[in-house]
Amino acid sequence: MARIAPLSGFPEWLPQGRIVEQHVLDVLRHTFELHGFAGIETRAVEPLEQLLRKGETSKEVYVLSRLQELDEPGRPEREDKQLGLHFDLTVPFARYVLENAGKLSFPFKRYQIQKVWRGERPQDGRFREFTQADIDVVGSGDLPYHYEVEIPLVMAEAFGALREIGMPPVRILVNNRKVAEGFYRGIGLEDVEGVLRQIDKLDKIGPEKVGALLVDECGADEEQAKACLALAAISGSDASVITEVRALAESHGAVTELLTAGLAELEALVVAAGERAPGVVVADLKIARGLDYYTGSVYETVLVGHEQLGSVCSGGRYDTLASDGKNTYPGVGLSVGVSRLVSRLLSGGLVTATRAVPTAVLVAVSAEETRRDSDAVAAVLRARGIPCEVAPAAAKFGKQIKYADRRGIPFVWFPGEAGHGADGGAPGAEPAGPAGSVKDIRSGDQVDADPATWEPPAEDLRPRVVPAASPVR
RNA sequence: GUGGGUAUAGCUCAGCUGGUAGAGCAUCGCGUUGUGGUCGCGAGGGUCGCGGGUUCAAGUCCCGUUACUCACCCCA
Repeated sequence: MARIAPLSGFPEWLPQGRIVEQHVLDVLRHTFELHGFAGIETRAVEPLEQLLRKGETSKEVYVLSRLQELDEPGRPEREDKQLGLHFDLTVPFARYVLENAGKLSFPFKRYQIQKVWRGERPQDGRFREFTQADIDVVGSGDLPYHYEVEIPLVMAEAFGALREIGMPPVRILVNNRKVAEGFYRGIGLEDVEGVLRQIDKLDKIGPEKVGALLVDECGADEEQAKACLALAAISGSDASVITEVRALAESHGAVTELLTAGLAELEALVVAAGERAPGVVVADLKIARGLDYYTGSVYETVLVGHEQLGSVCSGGRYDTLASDGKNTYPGVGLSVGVSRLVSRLLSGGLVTATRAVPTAVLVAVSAEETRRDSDAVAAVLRARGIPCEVAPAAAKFGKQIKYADRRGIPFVWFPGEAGHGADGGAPGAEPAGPAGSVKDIRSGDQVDADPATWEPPAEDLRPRVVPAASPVR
């Protein structure tokens, strides 16, 4: 079939979209580095058994094999020899920490921006190949709680820096596994995982159906189901949330040691966030997170007005992910779904780039015999850091201008045309240099200029990422 | 993996109860012979996703298949 069809779930942006993505990546990296996170990159593959430690997600792993191996039918498929593409950056990072523990200094703060792969059904904002940007802090043996406060605040800062390009505000929703687990056990429910999974569906199917599911699937009675729903209904951005939860637990006689410990942590987070990033971090007791390795704070981040898109940045505290049996390296991290975020910024018409190419100046070519004059002008401009290109053909100037216009290139340079500027210098005043004239094709203004001294306005030097004029919906 | 919808030009889509494949936008050319955008005229571009079946005749009806898409599962 000669027809080329896009592969669903493997997003590719046009040049203009890539400029937006690149800007988002630059802002994230810059913010991470401002906070002292060191960048690393891990290999794209891990042994299958490493990846499967995460549990249920195992079915989503893409396994790697060589064509040649398919021709060896008798070959037993040994799981410990098989390689899979990583489906997140947390598991490879845990492996990396164990492998390099002797060479790292703890607490170790790293950021990691890479593609990951998941074999799921793609949907709007859900991909099979996508970019994640992670920050994590791991300690050796223990990890102070204050990092669970710091991590979301770093992200809040990064998202704050993206507001100026037209990204909507975010809400970082926080919960604490100890609170949830302590409460559920306190009221007599043992299937903590199951309850969390049902609670996670609240936004989609509503409290009635979740209540029914708790009874049917998790062995809860009516009273217990009601208590779980009551807990999940609590949210807020100040310490009153803690009081509320404690009161609810007391009324059900469900105050456990675990619950008390979790509440203390959640309170510290909410209070600190209220001071350092007011309005961004919200305690929300229905945030569950499916992954089973979280042990403390859990986070989810939604774009305000785009809640249906799902979380664009999630993570939490884990205590046993990286352990070699002797030493354990607890950590806390957050992961930005860059592809999901960027796809919405682009498809929602929220953000755009001022042009599709880096080029600020198109140097026109009068005739193929004089192309070298145009090349010379371009070389002088480039030496001064002005991105430029030379016209592809010595076509009529109208056509060359059109070439620039299509790509959003703001300036066209006409070599050796000094004196022809529409509103250029005084009549008869010949410029000294090799010169020419440069036209701003947006306004039509054309002036005589010398490539050794002329420069475009700062805002035209490179493509800028800006709020789009007309958001879709 | 489960269930629904869709598939016609580069893009967005028409095409009725079967009868020789269409529009708008985009592209290219000319008017305007070296300074674009407007306007006018014109041109190119399609094995109607793929395979089979029914029929004198299938873009249209039937079956299969693939891809896309939405929901579920799960998740960034």
